[in-house]
Amino acid sequence: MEIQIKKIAAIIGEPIRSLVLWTLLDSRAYTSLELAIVAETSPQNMSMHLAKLLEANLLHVDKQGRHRYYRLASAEVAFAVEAISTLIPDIKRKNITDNNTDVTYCRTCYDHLAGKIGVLITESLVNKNFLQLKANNHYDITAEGELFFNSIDIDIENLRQKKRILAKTCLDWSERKYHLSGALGQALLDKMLHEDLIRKKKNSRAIIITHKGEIALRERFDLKL
Amino acid sequence: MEIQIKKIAAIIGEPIRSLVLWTLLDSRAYTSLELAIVAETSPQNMSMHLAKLLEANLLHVDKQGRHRYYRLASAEVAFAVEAISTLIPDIKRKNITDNNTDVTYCRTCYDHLAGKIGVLITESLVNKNFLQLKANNHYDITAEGELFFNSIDIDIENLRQKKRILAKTCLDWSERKYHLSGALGQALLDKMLHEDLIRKKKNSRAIIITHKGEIALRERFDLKL
DNA sequence: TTAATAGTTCAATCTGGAATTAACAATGGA
DNA sequence: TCCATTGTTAATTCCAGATTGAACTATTAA
Repeated sequence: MEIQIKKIAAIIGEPIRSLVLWTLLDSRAYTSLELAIVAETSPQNMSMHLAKLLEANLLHVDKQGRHRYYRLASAEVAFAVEAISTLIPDIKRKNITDNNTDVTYCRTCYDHLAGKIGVLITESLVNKNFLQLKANNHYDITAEGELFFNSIDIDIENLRQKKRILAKTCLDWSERKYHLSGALGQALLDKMLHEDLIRKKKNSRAIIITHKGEIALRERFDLKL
Repeated sequence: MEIQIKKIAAIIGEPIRSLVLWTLLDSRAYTSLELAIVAETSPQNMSMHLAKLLEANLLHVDKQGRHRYYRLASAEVAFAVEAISTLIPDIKRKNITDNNTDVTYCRTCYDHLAGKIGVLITESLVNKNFLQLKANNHYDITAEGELFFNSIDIDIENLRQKKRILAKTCLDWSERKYHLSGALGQALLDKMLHEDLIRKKKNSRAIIITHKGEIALRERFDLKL
């Protein structure tokens, strides 16, 4: 066990590799070259680092033609990176002072919505009895819920076909409450991005809520911001 | 921000330092020499590593005579180390197979009880209306609760005098539910150790429930194991 | 078929930071 | 007082692991 923790820590601890993990935290998949540019190093070097991250099962890679898209291997990895980021000096103070644009307010976690907004939306879905929290930290989608999601063009039946868990809780490090993850969490984020209710900020996991988004959040989830 | 994450990751990532953090996770304070022995390195070298951990605000040190007692600086640090430990290969499988003795079942988190037992006790306290979950993830101690804690020799009024937050939630990485932390969480752990209801395993955060403990858990918290 | 792009692999080098050596400060007991 | 113990600091050495350079494969487009 001690040897294991040393190994994993050493893998995460290398500056370039930690930056890669940090970069991938926005749920996007990046190519090797893109990551090399972000980390300001050579493609060969990045390739070596990515190989180590893959070997430690921290990353997952999709081959598509001559491209290879790297992304985090699991929510646990995202969780660990988030936890490490809370140790950055001054981050707490920052989070308190500049609200509404920072990552504690509205951000992505892995591939779904997190932060205050993510938690509020999830709570709203539960309050409206669209979701029910079950054992094992899974959510059941109620009959009403299925109607609701279909009404905003998220096909639950289609999501059920996927291998991935449909809806489960994910702990939020800033709010310390649950937010929605799983296939439904991802679908909801995709939908909101696609409808331009929210926009991803470049090189950050922070998310901006558009004016259109404010209205939709009020109408659909009773959230007034 | 990117530079910051690299720095913190590099501090945590060094094998000896990660082992120190891992060791301190059992909430005990260790001296420099003890840590050097655990990590199988020289006192000078350990001293250098401890200085770096201190400088990064990951550790806290108490001077007592010629001894210096090192412990984790905050629950955030414990949380990050726990999160990293979930990335160790096979840990999930292990946790499932050898139950009742491993750290997911019963362990300490920083300075209070965690794992399945920690969560169950907390839920029991809430169900019996001894604790009430409030906003900001704090617990209120009810009048009945105060009587209960006093009856098992935990002086709530005394705990109130302390600067520390009395009772708040702490997220459990294995159970993914809340358990009790804060001054009350610490007092409860101390009390249970002192009464020999539970015992700390050496070099581990795992905790053993004694026979006496089983009986007390059933009587006080309606927990049958 | 050729050229360009994306990405990896392997050997050779280089270097930051850990480990070592030595000296020193502070506490407490005899 | 002396000396053993705990612990730090400062200077030097050393090495694991990152970086670099060159050669290679695979895919796409012209």
